[in-house]
Formats: sequence, structure tokens, C-alpha cells
Amino acid sequence: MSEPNWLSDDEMRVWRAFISSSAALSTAMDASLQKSNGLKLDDFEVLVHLSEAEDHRLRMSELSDRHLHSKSRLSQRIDRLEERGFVNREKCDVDARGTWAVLTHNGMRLLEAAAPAHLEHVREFFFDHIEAKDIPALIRSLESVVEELRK
Amino acid sequence: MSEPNWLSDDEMRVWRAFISSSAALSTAMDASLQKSNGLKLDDFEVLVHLSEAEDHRLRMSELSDRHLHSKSRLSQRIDRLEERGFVNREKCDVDARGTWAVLTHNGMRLLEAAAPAHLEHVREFFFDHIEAKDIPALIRSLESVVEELRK
DNA sequence: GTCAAGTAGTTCAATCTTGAATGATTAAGG
DNA sequence: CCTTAATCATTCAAGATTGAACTACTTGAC
Repeated sequence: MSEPNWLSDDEMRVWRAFISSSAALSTAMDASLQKSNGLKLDDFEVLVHLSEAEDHRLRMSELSDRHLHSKSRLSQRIDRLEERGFVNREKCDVDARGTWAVLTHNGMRLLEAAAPAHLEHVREFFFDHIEAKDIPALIRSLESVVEELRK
Repeated sequence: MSEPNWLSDDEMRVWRAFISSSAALSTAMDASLQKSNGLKLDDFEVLVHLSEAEDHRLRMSELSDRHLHSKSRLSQRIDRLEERGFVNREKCDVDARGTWAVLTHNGMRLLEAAAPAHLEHVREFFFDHIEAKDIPALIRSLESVVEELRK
């Protein structure tokens, strides 16, 4: 193995800030969201993905790809959302292996009700601390990281 | 409640990319690190913090502040690191409520052994996809987010 | 000094996540 | 067709996290 090409000071600052901010942000968002709506950030994301999909429905595997978490985790998250009546499962007729996750009317209502508070938190914890001029750099960087990891 | 001041398209892209990249990155890093050294990213971070501290030791609460995770989570993570002999607990004499987490010799050796592979992953998953010109923007943005959330 | 309030750290039960194993179905090649 | 390999989704047990409750100690006000 070659000599480690260690991180520069600036890279180190980026890396640490990234790790810390993602940990702290998800904790803070979970806490705020849960207080206002009984949802976790993950739940919220699932509902958002479904609400944006055609017919308010996505195959489990598609949802899991977008959500970037394991299939079993999604499966169990949908269990909970289903128990609470925000999502339904439907058998998929074109592919008998498949399952649709379908946003219910109540799920949509919950999402609409939760959105304003969620938005406020996103601003309070994130965008209020970011300068407009830095947005393009963030888009470029973070989107390429995601693209790579999505493979 | 006032009308929601919804996110711009660019802000939305940043937010989603941030959420997705942090989820995907921690999964990928955990998997790679665990394969090469049996450590999780969290363990690695704890060891790094300790290795950088004076005398290779930090109070639990200080470590938990830096680590940005809950105290009980840290406490149990230290349990596991202690079982494996990488960290010791020592009673704190200036404040009898306190406990030091102390990096052991083996812990230091593990950290040194794990560092090169870790570094490679950080490059592979993160810095290889980030342009040098975007680094200052990332530092500014992410550090201010962390600073806010650390309060 | 003494009491109330605050801080450090751990523990426990409930909840959630992980990863391997499973069952069921489809796809691809001969 | 038939077989093998791949895909879709779920399940289960083991392990991790959460948040509240708890013990022990310190601080500050009177």
C-alpha cells in the first residue's frame, strides 16, 4: 500500500463538518418533527417520495432506491406507516413479486399538515446558515457524491 | 402561521442531496470500515477524538459534545470499545461525578492500522467527487450549520 | 452548614436497524 | 419447455439507539 495521501487541513475541516452536521441535523430534525407530527425525518421523506410519484405510489424497490436505505428497513418503516393508516400496500399485477406502497388520503393530509413546520426547521437548522453564493458549490459537490454512492 | 416560504429549486436540490449523501455516505463508510477493521464510523471518530486529546483522554461529556450524539449512545459505545480493549474508563479525581475515557495502546494501534483504509474510503466516496474550488463554500456552509446545532 | 437545583454518567425498556436467510416470481439461455 | 440465475420483498434474531429514570456528586444561595 502506498503512503497515505493524507487530507489537507481544509479537506479535514470539510469532512468533519460534514460528518458532524449530518449527525446533528438528523437528530435535530427528528426531534422537531416528532414533536410536531409524530414523524421521523425518514417517514417524512417516504411520504414526500410517494406524494411526488405518479398515482401516489411506488414499488418498494424504487422507493428504497430513492430513499437510500436498506430494503428491510424500508419494509419495516412501511409497516409502521401502514399501521397508522398513512400508506397502503397493494399487490403489483404486472410483476407478481412486486408490491406498491401507496400514499393514502390521510397520509397526504398528514404530509400537508406537517410540511410548514418541517420547512421552518429546514430553514432554521440549515438554510439560515448558508449563504446564497455557496449554493451552486453545494449542489455540485453533494449531488456528485450522491450520484457516486447510488451506484 | 404565515404562508410557507417554500424552498427554491436550488435549495431543494441542496437539501435532498445533503440528506441523501449523508445517509448513503455513512452506510458506505460503515460497511467498508467494518469489513477492513471491524469498526463503525462512529467508533473511528471516538478513537480519533481521543487520540487528539491531551493525554489521549477525554471526559465522557466532552467526548459526547464533540461527537454530537447522545450521552447514552456514547456510554454504550465506550462499553463496547472497552470490552475490546481499545479504551479504558478511569475515575476522574477533580470531579467525582466524572469519568475519563482513555485510549489504550491497543486502541492507538488499531487507529493507526485503520487510518489508511479509512482515508482511502473518504477519498473514494467523498473527495474524489468534489472540486477543489468548492471547498471554501463547503467549509463555510457546513461549519456554520454545525456551529448553530452545537448550541 | 444546608437545601434546592444543576451536572455527570449509567441503566433499562421500548423501539429501530442490520444483514443473512427465505419464499416467491421472473428472465435468460439452450 | 427446463434449468439456472437474478430480482422483489419480507422475516427473524442479534445488535444498536432513544429517552426517561436513576444514582451520585457539585454548586450556589441563603
